[in-house]
Amino acid sequence: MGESPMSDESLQLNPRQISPCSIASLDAFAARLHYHRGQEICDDEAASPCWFRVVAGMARRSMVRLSGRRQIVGLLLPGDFFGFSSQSKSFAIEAASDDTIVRSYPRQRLETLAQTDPRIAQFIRSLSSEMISGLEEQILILGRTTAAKKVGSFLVSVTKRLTRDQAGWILLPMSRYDMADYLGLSVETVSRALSELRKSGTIALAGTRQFRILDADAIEEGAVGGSLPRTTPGSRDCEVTVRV
Amino acid sequence: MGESPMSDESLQLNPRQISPCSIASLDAFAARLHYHRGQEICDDEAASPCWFRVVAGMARRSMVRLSGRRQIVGLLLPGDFFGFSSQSKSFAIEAASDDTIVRSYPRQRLETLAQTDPRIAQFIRSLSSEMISGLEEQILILGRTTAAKKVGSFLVSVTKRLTRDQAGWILLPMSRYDMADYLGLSVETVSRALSELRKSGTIALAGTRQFRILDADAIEEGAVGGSLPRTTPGSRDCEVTVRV
DNA sequence: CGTGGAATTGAGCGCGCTCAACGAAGGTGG
DNA sequence: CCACCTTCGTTGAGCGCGCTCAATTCCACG
Repeated sequence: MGESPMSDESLQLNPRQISPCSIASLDAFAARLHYHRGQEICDDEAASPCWFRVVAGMARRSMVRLSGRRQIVGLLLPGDFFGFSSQSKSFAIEAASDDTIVRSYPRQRLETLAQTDPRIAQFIRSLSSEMISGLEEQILILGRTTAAKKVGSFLVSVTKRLTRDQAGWILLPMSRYDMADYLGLSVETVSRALSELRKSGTIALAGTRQFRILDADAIEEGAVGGSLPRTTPGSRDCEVTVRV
Repeated sequence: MGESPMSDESLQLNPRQISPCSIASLDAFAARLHYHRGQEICDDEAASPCWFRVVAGMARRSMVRLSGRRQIVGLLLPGDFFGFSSQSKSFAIEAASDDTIVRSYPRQRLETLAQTDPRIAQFIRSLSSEMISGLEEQILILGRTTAAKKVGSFLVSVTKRLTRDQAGWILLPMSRYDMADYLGLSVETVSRALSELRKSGTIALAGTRQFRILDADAIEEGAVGGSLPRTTPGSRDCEVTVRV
């Protein structure tokens, strides 16, 4: 569970169009924190006086219901920020893997800095935009019909955000329980869906934490541009697997 | 399906802390558009040269998969903006009810305006923040276990965003099909869940489009602050309905 | 080597989807 | 005016998927 190559200390964000030189000054007053699996990073994200950035490992934004069921509303991978959506609900942030490294930036200082440096303000806007995209993608994943499609879409989403090793494998920095709580499934169903995807040749598994996508088209089932009026109830979910 | 009292032409946003006087100047160059049910407002939200604001009625942000299934990733009620999350996926926006009125603001003009007027920039930030909150709430709704809880949470969410009439009823500006595609359920299941909630005294229905919440606690099943480690598979979903 | 958590697999069952029928409401044209 | 049609909404019957409970294996760690 070491640091992946892309998640080093410098503020190199994945494919973001921000000039790193203007942001690198932020790390001057950023504490560097180290957490182990399950440790709480911040009790109430909305009330935190800091913004955070995941450097290595993984964190999860979660909420526990009275029923005891835990809902994970976000997985934070290296490069992701959190704590800057002020008026959101009260979510707890925990480290999901050992050796999770997080940098914290004092909120007050960044907000004043954003008022003078327009590049900082632009950077904050891009963070919000990226968070919106991530949440929309999560909604699309949660809206899939079957468990295999949910798990498959999730793996595709993770593939786009993590780097492969030299053999092409991607390391999942989370447990099956995390996946289950993120997807709204049970652990057993997640495990069964992974086995099903492996047997059908859609993905490949190496151990329990490494995978690779073999047939992305079989998962995506893309989208057609137009908008059907959806007046015929029988037309839904006919499950064709046509390539576009 | 007329305009609700709160959704008049002036830019009064629900409980937002923005001074309306600084934003009212935006309506000077905003076209006012009128749509009927099912009509397409904007084919590709990300590529649109305009931002939009719903004045009356309702719009839906949707995507149609190859299977024919339609996924609604957002319901846009009076006061909601859309079109400003630039790098999001390509979603189609349609009017979901007759007499939907939308104002459109040229994107280029607002962005240049935001560079000179910090209040406009602050307003845009609050829009992003609000959108993030809405998406997180939708994720929480989609993550509920049973259909009745999904429908109930959805009604609670709608109640917070719409106004009651003098008798305390809330008018649903959408069909059962829209609710089903929003919640990832079938129309029949939505209908059954509504009947179940009505029979149990949780909600009251007047006709097919009016409702009111009678027992919000029975739906919410709130959240406890702490974070269980969730290492015991048996502790999930024990379905207690304790009041806090 | 023993231990405990993680992961997988199987058996049984309940919830939600599918298919179907029916009723209500609105529109159109005779 | 009523006959006819379409769309929406509700309810029932049957079934498949995912949850629950349980057993087993795997693996990291002391």
